[in-house]
Amino acid sequence: MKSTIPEDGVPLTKDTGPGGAERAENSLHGEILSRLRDYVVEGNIPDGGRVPERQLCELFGISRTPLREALKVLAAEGLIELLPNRGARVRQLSRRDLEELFEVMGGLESLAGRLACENITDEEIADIERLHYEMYGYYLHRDMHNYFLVNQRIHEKIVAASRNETLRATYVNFAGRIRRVRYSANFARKRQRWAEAMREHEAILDALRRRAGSELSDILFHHLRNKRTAAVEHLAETENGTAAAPLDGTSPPIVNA
Amino acid sequence: MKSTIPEDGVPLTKDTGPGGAERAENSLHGEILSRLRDYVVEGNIPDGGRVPERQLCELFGISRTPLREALKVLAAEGLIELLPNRGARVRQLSRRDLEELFEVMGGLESLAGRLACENITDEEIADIERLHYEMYGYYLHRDMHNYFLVNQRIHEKIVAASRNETLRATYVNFAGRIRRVRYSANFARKRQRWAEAMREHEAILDALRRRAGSELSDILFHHLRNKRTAAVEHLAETENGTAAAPLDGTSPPIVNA
DNA sequence: CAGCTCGAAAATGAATGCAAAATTTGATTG
DNA sequence: CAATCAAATTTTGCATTCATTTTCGAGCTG
Repeated sequence: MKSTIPEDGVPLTKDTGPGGAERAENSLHGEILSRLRDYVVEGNIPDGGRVPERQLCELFGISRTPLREALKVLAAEGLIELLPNRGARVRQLSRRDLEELFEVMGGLESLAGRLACENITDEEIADIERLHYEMYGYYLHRDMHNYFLVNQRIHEKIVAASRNETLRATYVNFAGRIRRVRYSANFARKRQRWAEAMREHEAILDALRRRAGSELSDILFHHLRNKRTAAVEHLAETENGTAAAPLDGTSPPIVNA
Repeated sequence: MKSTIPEDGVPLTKDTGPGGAERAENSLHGEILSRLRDYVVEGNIPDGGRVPERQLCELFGISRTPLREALKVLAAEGLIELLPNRGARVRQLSRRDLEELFEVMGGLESLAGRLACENITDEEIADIERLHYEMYGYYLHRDMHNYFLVNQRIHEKIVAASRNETLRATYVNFAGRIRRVRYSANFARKRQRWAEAMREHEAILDALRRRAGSELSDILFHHLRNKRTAAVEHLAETENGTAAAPLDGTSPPIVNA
């Protein structure tokens, strides 16, 4: 009578999970999804540009079906937009979108910091300390590129120390959406803001050492809020000059104005 | 020379946004996605059960293509799992999954509370106050069902007051994942925990009135953490008794053990 | 010559078809 | 009679096909 037991399958796709950033490199669909996501995140298509179905099919050597499945998923992730009967476009992040994304990132990092204080090991703190001083070196040498990379790694380490895969996957998803903007915003960072960011990182490390969860939570929230301000200001400047992106979500990109 | 402007489309699918819970009731795909999501969230398929492609196609009166697209999206949202060559299953939430989800919900609500303090109007606070006292009435009458509903609405109001659509959409997504568990956990609430929850809600309202962002953030985090504990305890009890859900993600559901 | 309409070409959205994998069923054997 | 194995059936994954819709351009008109 074992027919009463309907299913007995053990989940084989133990992907990175629910947040949306799964690495299912098996099953062609997952492969295509990852590749297409990278393709978009890395900026191969301009902001607001069409996502050329046919060309991508040829590029990946597949038919339209799996590609379209991936498109739906990327749309759900917020990376692209689907216009009914008019195809997919790379999502234009309005100023407000950016503000919202940085706020959510702030909330996630804030949470990660709080949880990390409950779970982080001394070794992990030592790890982050090393990265911190490495980053400080890049700060002194005005090496923006490496500063950016180490900065990212520090934040990722804190997220990892939260011991929450769901949180981590969600964080990765949101980080992907603002990646380009965040990078260029960092590049455009004013001296003053850069120094301020370094001080904030000192405070982060300090609170982490003391496992001061609530405090670290606050610091990280304000740290991201400051990043938000810097990024949005940067965006406003560049678009005033070169008209790269629209201010709101409604107006189309102005090419020559 | 307007041919130099490549695209002029205004996004028509102004869905609720990037978090994953879009309401694109237009464009058949969105329709199917919403319907299928509701179908799963409302528990029409048992935990860990197969998602019958063919039957659902008949139910919705469509072919497999749009259904499969919706399945990929739901998998990305974390509602179902896709097993290579073995179809889709309703995602089994392990104890750890639940803990993680409640923690992330706590982070999101914590953030929402902080932002709400910056943006909420007096009218909205008055609104929430009314709901609060309504809920208190249900508490006194031991009316768990209505208590639950009003409770949800209060939390949604706070999220709405954060003025962050991205956050709201993400919140809705996560709320959908734990909906069933959350509900039953509330039902099983011990008297003591229920009283504690009421006190926490008093504190929430108080901090909101004073627009004390950091404080409200802390309260909401701990409020959700307590919910988490209650829910997980409840899960442990029910599964010990009736073996409804597995403790971890690896073991299959035991129907008769 | 600007603006409009109409029609062809292309792209999108969904259905169907087909090969491979998995599940079920039935027969066989120790 | 239980366990095993192999053929048949179902299911899955992807490619292909078909019906609409959109887009682009030529021709017409005022």
